[in-house]
This record gives sequence, structure tokens and C-alpha cells, in this order.
Amino acid sequence: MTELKTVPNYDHDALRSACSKCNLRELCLPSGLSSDELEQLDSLIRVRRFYRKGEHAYRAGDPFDSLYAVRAGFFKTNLLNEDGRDQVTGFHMTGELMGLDGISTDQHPCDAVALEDSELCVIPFSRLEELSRGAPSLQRHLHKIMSREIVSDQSVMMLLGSMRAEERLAAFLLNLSQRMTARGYSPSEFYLRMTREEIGSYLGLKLETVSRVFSRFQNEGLIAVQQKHIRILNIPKLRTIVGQSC
Amino acid sequence: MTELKTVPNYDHDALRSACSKCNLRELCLPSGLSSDELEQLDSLIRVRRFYRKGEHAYRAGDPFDSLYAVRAGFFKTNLLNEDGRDQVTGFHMTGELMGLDGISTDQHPCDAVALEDSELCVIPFSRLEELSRGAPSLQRHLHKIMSREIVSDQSVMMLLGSMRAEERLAAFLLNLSQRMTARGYSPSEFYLRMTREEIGSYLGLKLETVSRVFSRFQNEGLIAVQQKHIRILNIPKLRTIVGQSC
DNA sequence: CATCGTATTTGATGCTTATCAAGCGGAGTT
DNA sequence: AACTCCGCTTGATAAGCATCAAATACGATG
Repeated sequence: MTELKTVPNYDHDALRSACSKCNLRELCLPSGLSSDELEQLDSLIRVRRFYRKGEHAYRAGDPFDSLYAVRAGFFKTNLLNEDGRDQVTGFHMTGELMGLDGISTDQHPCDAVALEDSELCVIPFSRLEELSRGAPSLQRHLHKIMSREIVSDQSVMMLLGSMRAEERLAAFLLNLSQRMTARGYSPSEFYLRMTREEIGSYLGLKLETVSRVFSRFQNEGLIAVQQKHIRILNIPKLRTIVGQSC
Repeated sequence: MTELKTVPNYDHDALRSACSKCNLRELCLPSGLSSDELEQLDSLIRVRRFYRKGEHAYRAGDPFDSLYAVRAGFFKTNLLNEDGRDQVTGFHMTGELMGLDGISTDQHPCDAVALEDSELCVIPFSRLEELSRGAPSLQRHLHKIMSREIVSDQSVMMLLGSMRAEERLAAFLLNLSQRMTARGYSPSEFYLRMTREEIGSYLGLKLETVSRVFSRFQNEGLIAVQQKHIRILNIPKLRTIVGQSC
């Protein structure tokens, strides 16, 4: 147990909630696998780590060797450019995978920071590749997850490239709502785990603009905001805002 | 040879320039493979297709079953949103792979259009997966290519989210220049295959802004533009522009 | 070689969002 | 309960880019 000295936040009891028994299995990596494949995944993912709010799961430049699945909590990833520019590249909820961007250079290009107390499953990537060589459906699923990441980044590109502030924020809220729904939470009421500044960074806006648009939405009866607590009152109207300027 | 009837633009002579003998092999999928693996790739990639300027390689909604490697020419991909918004998501030069975004839903989410007369190698994806199950280094390489796409999309997100028009265009020109260099062309003189509008769409700017910034760069002696012909006169200065606002 | 349509350039104006600044509010601490 | 810090809100102003409009250049076509 010498590892415990270097990495004190190991989960001693990983098997207690193996992939095969995880309630996130339909959202996460195990989705669609046979019970046989699931068992193999269980043998692969033996380490989980806890993070307090504000702690880093990894930092830009850290060597890449694992993917991380959000088991509990909420993360942001942000890219720190060589010129000092800092941009949030994503928010990550339970069942979502982080770290795929590290494969290409064997280094993580971004930081991953817990926005609340959180827990990650550590997925050694070489072993995942090894496993997927013998399990076509796992292989395909991994490819789909990577492809989904590409698609979602491209839809953010579209958002940033062609939407105005109100549209961006409406799209952002609807996206969160939809992801909450997929996790069995209310589609219309949730807590934002990130600051206005982080939302702004992700959406290519300044924090003041985010705040102003929230206020405007509130005045128009679309949402009710109180600090980080959001209630979405009129989803159809938000949808029309997203598809507005064309 | 019944296939010839349905797909008239097959290359009858695919083996003449198999991956193993292709002069793009160091840029493209074969990069880093053993000669054994290369041979297997050769057996996989038997179809190449020619496209006249303006023709589509695939369209949004088309079923996904292959990746496409640009063997000659130049492509754009663009996303057509449900609200009618149209955004260029990428430009693709020789040796680059298109279609990775189709894996996630088994449908291409975007159109791929030839911006000049071009040629693509068709890579059946299921067979590529099959092959990569037996060839770890091919598998890893495929994963790296997908990851690289994620990274590059994220750097476009940063560009769109935090750069001003001049910085975006400087970054765009430097990116093209660097990719031309990697292909053995001049880093400082090339033809733009896309219109100002397509550049603008990719960079989140209007075509007039693209034109104005080009003119400004020209007045400042950074570049010489004449329609689609670009000469970059001061690469270091362009670099300082990219890293300006921080 | 003339014509036509499209791409590009350039100018004038207005909208959107950034910037700067000040005040407010809530969570945690003493 | 008062204090303090940090995140948030709101207002005033300015910068940057979009929009509208017109003129020009270029390539394709007959």
C-alpha cells in the first residue's frame, strides 16, 4: 500500500461501486456494453479520487496517461494560452469523460478544476485501449465518445462564431437543462456551480454582460435568478431566442 | 466490377499510389506505422474519388461509414444549424482526415465541399477499427488524430471567444502558413482557396471585416494581398499581433 | 473580346458588447 | 452582530464590429 503515501486520496473501496453497479453506467463509458465487457471495465477502473472545491484533477502540461470520468460533482476545464489568455473550454457533469484532449500530445493541454467537492474515476488509457482491442463494442463506444466531443466543440464554435449574447446564454441554459434532465434532475431548477466570469469565459462574453442578460431574461419572465440558483420559467421562449437571428 | 456502375468516380488504379507509397504518408494516417501495418492499410484503402470544385464529398445527414483523407486539393466543412445558421467548421488540406465527427451519431453532421478540384481516399471506418484492433500502434495513432481534432477545435474556441478581429486573422494566416510549411510549400506565399465570406464564417467575422483587416495588414506592410494570392511579409509581427491583448 | 455575375473593397452609420466605475449582497469569520 | 471578501449587479461611456450601400475587380462564358 505504498501508493497511499504519494496519492492519499485513493478510494480504498473501489469495487463497492464498480462500473457494473454504478448508477451512472448508462451515461458514462459503460453505456451499451455487454455484461462481460462491463466486468472487464470493472477490473480496469480501480482508482477513484476525491477533490475539494477548487482542487485540480490535472494541470496543463501534466503527462497524460488516464481519462477521468466524473462520478460526482462538477468540473471545469480551462486552457491557458501561451500569451496568458485563459479560456474555459468546458463544464463537466457526472458521467462525462475528461482528458481526451491529452491523448494527442501525451500531455494535458488544459487544467481541470473541481467547482464543487467531487469524485473522479481514473481510467488508465493504455489499458482501456488494450481492453478495447478485444472488445469491438467498447472500441466503437470509445470512438463515439471522442467523436461526440468533437461535435460538441463544433457546436460551441458555431455558438461563438455566430450568436449574440442573448442567444449564447439561452443556448447555454438549455444545454445545462438538457444535461440535468438526462441525469434525472429537474430540467428547470438547478444551481450554477460556476461564476459569471467562468460562464462568460466559456461563452466569449464578459461577466458584466452575462449578468445583464440574466437580469434581462428575469425581467422578461424567462428565468428567475438569485445568485447561483436558477429557475427556468419559459423553455419554449428560450428556444426561440436561440434560433432568432436567422 | 459492378461497383463501377454505382460509383463512377472510383480510381481504377488505387494500388498505384497505395498509402505505403504515398508522398503524404508522413502527414496522414500512415504516419508512424510499421511496414507490416502499412501493408494492411493499403489493403483497406482501395477507393479514391475525384471532386470538381464545388462538389460535395458528403452532406449533413448522410450516413457515416467512412473517413476521408485529402489526397489532393482543398476542402471546407460546414455545419448547417437547424435554425438555418451556416458556419464553416474547418478547412482541410492534403493529408488531413475528414469525417471524424460522423462517428458519434453514424451520420455526418456537416457538409464537406471541395474548394478546388480535389481527390479523397475513402477509408471504411469499420474496417479501420477492425485493423486497429490488431495493430496497437495504428490504434494509438487513430486516437491521437481524433484527440488532435479536439485540441484544434478547442483552440478555435479560444480564438472565437477571446480574440479581436486582427488577432483572429493573424492567427488564421499563421496557421495556414504553418500547414503549408509542413507540406513542403512556401510558408509565406500561397493562394487562399476560400472566399472572404468563408474565412469570416470560420473566424466569426463578416466578410467586410475580413477584407478591411487584410487591407490594414497590407497598409502596415505585414502582408501583400491580391485577391486570393497572399504573401506574408512579416511573420514575427503577425505573431506579436496574435498575442497582443493580454 | 465583350458581357455578366460574383467576389471584393471601401465608406458611412449604428448596434452590441467591452470597459470603467461604483455600489450591493451573501457567505464565512471573528 | 459586525466585519470582510468576493461575486454580482447596474450605470455611463467607448470601442469594435456589423450593417447598409455603392463602386470596383475578376473570372467565367458565350
